[in-house]
Amino acid sequence: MTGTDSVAFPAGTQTLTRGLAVIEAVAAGHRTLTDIAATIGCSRSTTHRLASALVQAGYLRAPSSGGGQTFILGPRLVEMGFLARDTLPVVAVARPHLDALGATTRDTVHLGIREGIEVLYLDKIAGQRGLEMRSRVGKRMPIASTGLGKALMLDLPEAEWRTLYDAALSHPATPNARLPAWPDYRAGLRQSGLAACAFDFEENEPGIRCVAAAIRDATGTVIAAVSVASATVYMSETRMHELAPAVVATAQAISRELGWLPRRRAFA
Amino acid sequence: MTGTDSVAFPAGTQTLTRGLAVIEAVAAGHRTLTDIAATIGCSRSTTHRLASALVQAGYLRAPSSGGGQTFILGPRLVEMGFLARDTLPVVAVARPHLDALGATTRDTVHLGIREGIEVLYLDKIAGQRGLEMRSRVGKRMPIASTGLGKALMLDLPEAEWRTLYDAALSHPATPNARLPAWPDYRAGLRQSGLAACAFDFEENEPGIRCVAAAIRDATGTVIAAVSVASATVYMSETRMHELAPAVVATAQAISRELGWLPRRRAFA
DNA sequence: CCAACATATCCCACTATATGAGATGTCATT
DNA sequence: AATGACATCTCATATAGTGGGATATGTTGG
Repeated sequence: MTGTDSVAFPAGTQTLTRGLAVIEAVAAGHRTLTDIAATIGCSRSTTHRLASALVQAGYLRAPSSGGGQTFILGPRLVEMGFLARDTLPVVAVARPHLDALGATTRDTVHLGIREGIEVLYLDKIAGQRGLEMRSRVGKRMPIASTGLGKALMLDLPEAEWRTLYDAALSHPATPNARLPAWPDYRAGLRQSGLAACAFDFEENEPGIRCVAAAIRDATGTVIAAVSVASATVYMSETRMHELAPAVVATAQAISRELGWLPRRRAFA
Repeated sequence: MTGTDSVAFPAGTQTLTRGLAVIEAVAAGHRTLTDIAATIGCSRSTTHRLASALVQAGYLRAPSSGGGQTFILGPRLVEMGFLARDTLPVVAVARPHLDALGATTRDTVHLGIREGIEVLYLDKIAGQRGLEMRSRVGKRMPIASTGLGKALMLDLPEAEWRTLYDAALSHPATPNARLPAWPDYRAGLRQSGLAACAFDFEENEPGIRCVAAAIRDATGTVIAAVSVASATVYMSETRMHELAPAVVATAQAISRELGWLPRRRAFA
């Protein structure tokens, strides 16, 4: 349910699919061959062959040639991952705007996109207040419990809100999520929709508040979101409201560069 | 030529290998199906099937559902790549030391490992001098023309030096590399070996100088390198020599945390 | 507005490819 | 030295992947 589903693969890709499963097994912390084999449900021979191919290609790495063989994610994944990040259209366009927002606010700035029921962090400008957030680029969090995610939800039908709200409550990454009761949560989201700006009052991480706004592409679809986050000390409710226009402006500037035209909506 | 070789793959992985080839084709900038098919040498049908599977798995992304289909690297690669980076043993251990070195020197600090004839950047602490280097995490450069690379070469037999030197001269990433003539280059490297510290005088990038030292693991093998880099203005030859001890000390501190014992050498 | 094209997507019979059971090799532990 | 746990290799079998071609979809030019 976490996203590891794998049922509906186009036929004729078993080997590729299994190979990717090996990568994900290793990513999930399964180091040894036997362990990986058990995870992906293949014989040791098969798993060994796949893993070897992946090592050969640099997607996995098998340190300590002698002794107990263990696998870790390989260097080519680093290459591809960073390249992928910098190639995603939003990221390149957004970067300078995020930098600017970070410089103005001195707080941590995030960029994220929706991935199913989660938000994936794509960029992070570290704040200058000497406190580090747990967020990392490449990490996923439940949509409904982060400011970034809420900004991504605003355009969705309310039925989906409920799904995502429930998903956040039972999400492994946030076992002790403190979301408001559903009616209150929905009310908050509706109000955010009017302001085009979502707030997060320590719902995802205690002590951390944030202000977020959605980014749209040429078709008007919400494709990403920006947020400014900081410790509660630096984030009084008044400051959050003061910050809102700047965050929205940043989001709109990025949207405009992506071809979005303000005041126009897509009717597809 | 660039490293796209693919001859010696363990049999029984054609599909996986081809799938990875699709990823690399996209990474190389081939967006359209036909283009990718031509690059990896498969029929359109086959390529389409592989690409679809990769999209499904999140390794590729196919924006603009209508119109000319194009592929870009997908979000799961971002996840895996950043995870891979943070999982590689050296990186986690080195990070605090790199931060410290960056804070002391105010210059750009790099961490890299060897990948064949190239060095792969794994971490970068941006300098505080307001100038940005072209280096990026996940990027590769020829070993012989970077300070980082030279530090990785010190332990290798001199025969290999020549290979790497030649490789750097004909490397696509550095078309106008200004390496010293071979005897001078070798002499420089020999001297670096004695000092356990490599210098780079604008050989890789004009206007950029750097000081680098090697990191060893428990077996005494060189597995990575650190470097401090800056514009020539901030990097007089005297400053480079003054910096050397700090860089070497950082490298040794990291090595020690990896189990390396100073003064001992491996005889394997 | 329709014709002509380019490009993606789907289908299916054929066989090359991937499969897993085991046999062998390698290293730690007693 | 003997055991066991695990990685690695081998090989006959059939299943999974292949590419030719037919269809669908969107794009260009007249």
